[in-house]
Amino acid sequence: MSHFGRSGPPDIRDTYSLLVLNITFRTTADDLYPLFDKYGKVVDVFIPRDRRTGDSRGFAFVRYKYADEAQKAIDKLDGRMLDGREIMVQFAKYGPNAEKIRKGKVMESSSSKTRGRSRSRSPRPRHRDDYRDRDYRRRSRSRSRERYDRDRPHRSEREHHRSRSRSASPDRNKDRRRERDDERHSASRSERSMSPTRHSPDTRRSISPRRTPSRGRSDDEHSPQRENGSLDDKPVDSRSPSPAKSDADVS
DNA sequence: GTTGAGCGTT
Repeated sequence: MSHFGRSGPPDIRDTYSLLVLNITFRTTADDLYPLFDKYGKVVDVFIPRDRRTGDSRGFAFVRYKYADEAQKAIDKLDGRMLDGREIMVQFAKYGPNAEKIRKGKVMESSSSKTRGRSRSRSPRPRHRDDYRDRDYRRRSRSRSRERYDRDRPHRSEREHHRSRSRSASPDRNKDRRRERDDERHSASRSERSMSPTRHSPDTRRSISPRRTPSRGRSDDEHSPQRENGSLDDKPVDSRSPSPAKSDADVS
């Protein structure tokens, strides 16, 4: 029913964006819309998804028409349990209203309602960050790194080298082998794909020469006959006189 | 079928 984000940003003239984090990967905009709509007028709900897989990244953006409603939603929905996962609702940075939020209007409310959440932010390694950046790089920086982009094996080579640079771990080895296997498999497929085409003529050629010898066999068949004849002739020759002799002897 | 830090689509 709700096709938010599918047609692009609807009307972001006076909308306040909220960032919903820690949501399940299966949560969709339709699931968040009713929940957030209960606390205010939601004009748009958007969940960034992966370009390739299409799965949600685990966070969503909810746009409210009014900041007070958005704040209320944050106060009510932040820390709420959704699908067995506690979601975190906070104001989004991106957006035309982000400036206003930073100004202090929302911040004021937020300040007064300090809940002392220790989960605000903590230094943690980025894993998917590289993933996301890489994905975006491939699209926008295509022309900048045309050369590198075109070189697909470059990445594998780099990782390969990196793996080697690091310590040799069994797990790493497994990953490395997996990638190599994939490459090899794809190569195998390529070769196989092309092999029938190229080997096709070979097969025909193989058959051709086979046929030729086939005919040769025919000739051979004839030759054995002649050979037989000669063989027969030979014994016959020896035998020929034999009977004659025997006859002669006998007689 | 999987995972769990973080900020978005025309």
